[in-house]
Amino acid sequence: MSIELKELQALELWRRTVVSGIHRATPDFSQRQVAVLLSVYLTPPPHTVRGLAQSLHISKPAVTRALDRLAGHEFLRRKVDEADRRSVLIQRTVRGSIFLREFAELIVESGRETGED
Amino acid sequence: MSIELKELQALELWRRTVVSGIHRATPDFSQRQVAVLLSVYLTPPPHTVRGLAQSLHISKPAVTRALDRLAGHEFLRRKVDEADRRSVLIQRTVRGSIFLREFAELIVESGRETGED
DNA sequence: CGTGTATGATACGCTTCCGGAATGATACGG
DNA sequence: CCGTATCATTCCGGAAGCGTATCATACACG
Repeated sequence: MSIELKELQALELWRRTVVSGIHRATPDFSQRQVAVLLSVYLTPPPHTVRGLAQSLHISKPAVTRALDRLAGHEFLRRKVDEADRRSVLIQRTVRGSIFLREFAELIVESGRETGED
Repeated sequence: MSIELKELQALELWRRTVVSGIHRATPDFSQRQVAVLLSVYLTPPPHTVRGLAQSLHISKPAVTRALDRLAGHEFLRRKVDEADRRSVLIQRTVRGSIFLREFAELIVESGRETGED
């Protein structure tokens, strides 16, 4: 059945992605850290702690910690919102873009190997 | 550029998968636990602790702990190898199959929404 | 037997992460 | 101004994960 095959391919792609992420990803990010990173880069700005916490259904401190870790690797950057100095805008960086680009290539390559019809 | 689009789609697919995994996955599994689960279900048996540790490049205790957690949810099962009672064979379960099946459908659906040309 | 080797589980100390509460800074309405 | 609301961050006790070292058990083989 074609549907069945598609689902198996999806899981296999996921497996390769996760496994690659484990022993290749120099920084060992947690599931939530990855979620924050991807959300910042793939969903339209502006991104705030509050907004990320809501959209990901996690607590604000969890977002703050994830940002600490990601910013430590310069995968993104904090910037105070001048319009409302209580808010912090999360911005993309070159290093983060490169990291995601490389990972994307890895996923695409894995998908190619599994045969994506 | 077609390549560019493909990579963006890959990342978007990954983002949706991770985010779904965070606030949908009743059990909040770590990256390595997911890797163990997927490896057991997608790579040919038999699966042992040392085998998984080697293929995933993680320590044996890490595999044991992951198995504890996954088995706690009945997503897989331990079985002593009768041929060599030192070894433990990791087996699939109905619950695990259902869980992965649902997740696979979620991934496929996400891929469909992002437009997989 | 006995002795060495291999397997998975456990003990231990350490690090990381968690959520809720408390904190500090800023905005805004009265 | 001043009180309240809303940001993000920090604090704190606890839970979970890690790797190294160690253990009990099981095999291999002289």
